Amino acid sequence: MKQPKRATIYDIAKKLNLNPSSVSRALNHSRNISTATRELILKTAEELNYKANSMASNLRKGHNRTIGVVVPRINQNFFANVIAGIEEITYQQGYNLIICQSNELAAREIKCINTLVNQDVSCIIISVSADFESDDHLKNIKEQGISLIQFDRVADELDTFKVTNDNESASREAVEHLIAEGYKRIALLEGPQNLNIFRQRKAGYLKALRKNGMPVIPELIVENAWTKDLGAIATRKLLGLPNPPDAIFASTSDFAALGVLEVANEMNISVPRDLGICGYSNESFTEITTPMITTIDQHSTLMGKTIAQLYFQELDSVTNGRKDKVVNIQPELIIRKSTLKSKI
Amino acid sequence: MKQPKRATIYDIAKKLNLNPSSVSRALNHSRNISTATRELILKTAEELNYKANSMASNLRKGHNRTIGVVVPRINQNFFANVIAGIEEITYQQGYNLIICQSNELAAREIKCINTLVNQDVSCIIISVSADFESDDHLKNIKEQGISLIQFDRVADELDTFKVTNDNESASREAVEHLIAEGYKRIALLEGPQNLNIFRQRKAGYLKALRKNGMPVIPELIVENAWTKDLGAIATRKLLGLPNPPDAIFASTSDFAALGVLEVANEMNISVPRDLGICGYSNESFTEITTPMITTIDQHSTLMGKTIAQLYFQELDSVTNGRKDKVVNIQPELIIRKSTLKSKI
DNA sequence: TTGTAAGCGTTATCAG
DNA sequence: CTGATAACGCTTACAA
Repeated sequence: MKQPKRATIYDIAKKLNLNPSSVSRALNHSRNISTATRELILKTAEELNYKANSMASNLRKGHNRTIGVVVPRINQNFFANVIAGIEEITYQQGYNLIICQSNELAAREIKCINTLVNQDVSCIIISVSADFESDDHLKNIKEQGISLIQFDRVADELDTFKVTNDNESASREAVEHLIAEGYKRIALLEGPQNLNIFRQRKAGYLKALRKNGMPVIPELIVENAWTKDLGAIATRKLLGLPNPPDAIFASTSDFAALGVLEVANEMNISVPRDLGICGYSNESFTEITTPMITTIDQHSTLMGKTIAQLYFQELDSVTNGRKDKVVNIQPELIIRKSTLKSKI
Repeated sequence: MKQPKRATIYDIAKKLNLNPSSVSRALNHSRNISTATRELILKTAEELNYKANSMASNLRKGHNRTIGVVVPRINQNFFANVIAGIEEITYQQGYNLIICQSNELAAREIKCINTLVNQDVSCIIISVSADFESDDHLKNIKEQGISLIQFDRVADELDTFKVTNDNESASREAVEHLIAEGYKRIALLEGPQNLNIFRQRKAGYLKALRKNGMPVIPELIVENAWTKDLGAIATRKLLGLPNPPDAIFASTSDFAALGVLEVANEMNISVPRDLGICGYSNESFTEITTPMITTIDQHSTLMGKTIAQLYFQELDSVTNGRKDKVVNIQPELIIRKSTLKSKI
């Protein structure tokens, strides 16, 4: 494990009988240096296999072109796409990304944030974990002078930049579509109500029913059904009711919707004829199920880009003056066969 | 954007009329400090909302409990799972992960590595990008005294730690399964042959044919068919041959296999009766297609754990003495309906 | 254009 | 147990 020490600007300086400061200037493309010595320095830097030490340089400069991203999981399409969008912009600007997973645990989330704060990142971008309770750790980020941008699942009360989806109107649209297709008893699979996105989706569902003069039937609302397995369990329960639903809106995720579909298939219930199914997120698999699942696309990559742009816009805000702190992106209902009862 | 400066150990020291070094000692749970002053320091650190500056600390200590991971894309199940596995172990050890995406581009990959080298990470874990050509940038990592672990797609010639799949034997097993099911003309969708994994999978295919006395038919081998779309195109071509295949082994990915299946459905070709389909990777969607797709599971999370363990084992190697530099994980053939011709 | 020297926030070493 | 001081590698006034 013994390693030859890495070359520093000091080594380069010594070799050329120059001063470290000149080396630094050359390496940083400063203009206060003759082309001759610059070339010389660049050449020997290459020779010595010199690599800058960004810890030292960041420490000295007092800032860090690095952005931290904290998400529940990276292996969900939605988050992976948001990250891809963020990266597209930050990469152009020469910023680096540190990606952390909270695994849906607040404790992990706090640890991630601490690490990022300790690293003194310029900005933290976060979508909070499922067991989100308190926003103290988020407040602390701002107190440390680090920019904070929340997206998707956000702590409402906190005054930060936010990029969200209009969950309520998307949900409403989805349910109204089900109503238009002739479904009468529409069930809702709802997510943990401590997360604002799930509250909003439920609100959209309720609004759609009310607006269309349909009753809200409590037994058709199942809480905490947001994985495939929980979706399946909920479906079995719902379809076992004396008066079962004729449609299920899995407002939590397409995974839950998949659980619904599998149970329906298992029970030989025809989709969309006897049961309409609508999911949420436009996971890629919704296109390959039989039938394909109606869902809601959240424009995740656009969301990522918007987030990153918001950060750079904030940097410019001195000249800019005005800026929006909250951007609400309109999701899109993707209608597929699983809800097209009227077309059969 | 003006921020109140963050508290440093110096601020704490000043407030308590102590020396910064004592503060450091208290914060680092050193034993050379009285419990009384330790408590005092910890308390005021809390009060001042002190956060350690890991750049300074790492710079001073000359090391960095951080590991960099470079993968082509994080939104592929395989890579996401490997990362999850890595994280499980590194998290326990108090290490941080920096995740970077190369987007399958060598140029991006080099940039990622440079960043990580500049950050002076303790270890870089990498699966190389699709247009991998030269391993110079990888060599450089070792020259900088940073541990290097390659996984899955590895540069063979380089003497580093490697965690790989036994692609050849898995491929062979898959093709022999097809043969056992009675398929006679088995096509191969192959991936970019500059990547060793795809060479190995092809070798397994050839070996299975030879071993079973079956001819290798060049027109049944399609190069570079490793996305869904390319898989579909290849399939249309193959099924249009005067003498079409009766099975297709999409050795590149399940995505390609999905392309195959969609074309087969489109052309009303019965799977598995008239066409057997086998994919690679055990993406979750292979379980929800009709029919479900036979595929190969790479034990990706285990792979991640193994990688991380290898690193910590290397750290111990002084006492350890012996260590394996290459771990080959045996993938598992998951037989599903898309190849079960004999059972119809 | 180049050299000098101080300092970013820590920690390690040496005294006391 | 605590204090003083140097050093990690780099940048940046300021001076020459």
